[in-house]
Amino acid sequence: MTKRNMILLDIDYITKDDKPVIRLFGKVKGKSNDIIALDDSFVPYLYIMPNGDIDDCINDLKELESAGKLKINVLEKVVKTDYQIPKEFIKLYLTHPQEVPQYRDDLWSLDSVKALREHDIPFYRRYLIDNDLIPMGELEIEGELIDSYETIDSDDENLEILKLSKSPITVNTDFQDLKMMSFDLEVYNPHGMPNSENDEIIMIGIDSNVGIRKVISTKGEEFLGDEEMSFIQSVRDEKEMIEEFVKTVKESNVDIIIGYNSDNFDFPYLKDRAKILGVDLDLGMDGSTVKFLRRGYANAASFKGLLHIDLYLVMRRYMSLDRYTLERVYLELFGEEKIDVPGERIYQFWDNGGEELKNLFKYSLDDVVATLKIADQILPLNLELTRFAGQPFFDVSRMSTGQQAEWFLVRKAYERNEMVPNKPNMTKGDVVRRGNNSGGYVREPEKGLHENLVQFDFRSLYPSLIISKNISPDVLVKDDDLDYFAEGNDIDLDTDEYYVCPEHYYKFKKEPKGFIPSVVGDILDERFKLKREMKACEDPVLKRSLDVQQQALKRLANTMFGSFGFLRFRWYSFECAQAITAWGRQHIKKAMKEAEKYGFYAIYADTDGFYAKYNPDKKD
DNA sequence: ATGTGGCGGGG
DNA sequence: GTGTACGCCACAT
Repeated sequence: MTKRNMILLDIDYITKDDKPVIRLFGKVKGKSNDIIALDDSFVPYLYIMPNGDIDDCINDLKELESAGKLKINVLEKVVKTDYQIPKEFIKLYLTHPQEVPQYRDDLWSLDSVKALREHDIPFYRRYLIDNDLIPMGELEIEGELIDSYETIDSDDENLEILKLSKSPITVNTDFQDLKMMSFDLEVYNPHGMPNSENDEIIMIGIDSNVGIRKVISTKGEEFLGDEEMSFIQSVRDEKEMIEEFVKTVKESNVDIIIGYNSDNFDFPYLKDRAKILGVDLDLGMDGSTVKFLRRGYANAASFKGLLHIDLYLVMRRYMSLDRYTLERVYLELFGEEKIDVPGERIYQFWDNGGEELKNLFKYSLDDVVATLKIADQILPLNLELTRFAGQPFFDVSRMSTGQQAEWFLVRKAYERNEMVPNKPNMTKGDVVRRGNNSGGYVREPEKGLHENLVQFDFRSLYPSLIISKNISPDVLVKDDDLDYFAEGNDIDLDTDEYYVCPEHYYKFKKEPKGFIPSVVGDILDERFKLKREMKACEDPVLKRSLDVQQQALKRLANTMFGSFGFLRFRWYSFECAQAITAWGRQHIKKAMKEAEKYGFYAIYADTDGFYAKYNPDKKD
């Protein structure tokens, strides 16, 4: 029996003897050699909500099995709360994850089945949730070391394969220092955007936090001896260039490889060229090549056990800009211009040689240096979000904030024995008919130069409202006998039993505490705790880390509001979204009115704050 | 107004 | 893969 502590980088499953085997990819802590842990003990399942008598439903399932339309592995009755109401469900274990989509339609069509639940949670995510594993955190694993498994061979002395004999345990979620490498291709482009069939790669830039910084290219001998250009590594041809890139990544043993728009440009291009030239792009921990995972209409370039982060996607979520070019993002973050070579002229710089070629080399290096610098700045926050969402870093870096919040809630639901709601299946037409929610209150700024201004802000207005008014779909009362509530924003509509929102008069029960408010409450409590710790902290490194954590929590809390209006959010509730903004408008208007009593007149207001001018003469 | 189709980043 | 982005803008109807 062997024990290891591993940093969990990635997870997937394969099929062996028609059964799923979970594979955990990571680094052995301390030694940082590769490790792949295998777990064949985890069984796929879904929940069935019976329509009427639960035993009738079980009988129907058994009949379905007799008819050869279902293969039941194990079947049990369980009680879980659904929107906080305890209900009895059938937990149906199957043999293979892919049987879930296969059987889904037949199960839905049974009269005794009211609904299927948690039937669309990918198997590896289910494994992380049910075992409480946190990607990028440290796990304690125990089992037997083996020499090879399926296509994986551990003749590489850098790789261990461990067959688990019990479930892994999370022992530490503090993030380790990660080894990162950025890369970027420059391509010959005489006809505009390059075509991988004809246009060769002319440079591959690399930067890292493990001491490697270079540009591999077939040109550049002319700068030999030029101290300033010593980062150039000259190779014979394009094939050798790609081979050298692969070798560099492998030998560096980095955890993360970073590109800019590398999902859609660099890796697809590199794959095509490698294929044409007969080079193996075998960067995966198990020796596998790049795979393009379909994510909607876009692709994500993925290697087993080597985390590929495309910073372009991350930056689009992180900041709000008019454009997201590497230049623009870099300028925004660091206030410095990057070396710029106009994209359409790259082939001319290459052909012309001399100073222009020199500039092209510098540009190539500058791109990877900038990419790594941005990663260094941004990834800590994303690692925190990974910890909260509890899903692979690769996935989280490509998720919208709404999805991140959703996986966070799925985890919380599991902890509280609460059934996860299904995704709503609304169409765009439904949304059009539903109309848009009105946003925050805005008073257009008064023209002119103002002096003696005071600023007023609500602290986390929307999250606070979610908590104080218990805004949550599970405590929303859907009935229409609300006409007796008076109109007017300054009248408190709440009753003993309900919080009643202005304008729409939606009622939210005061008891019990809603699922979303209780989770948001935990987030805010944790955030204020971190802020207090941060204030008291004297170690600058720890202080920065605490700051990043509290920022991640702030983002998460603020995302909850927006998610209510997001069509594919499992806790989607247009009423909740409307209630929040309605209460928000009421609160800021009330605050402005109150301020006027003391002679402060708002000259500009937006959503959760306003600027006011002091004018004692107008005071009543 | 309402519908739809394409784009972003990359060279 | 227990799967199928997303939000915005131009342009047409």
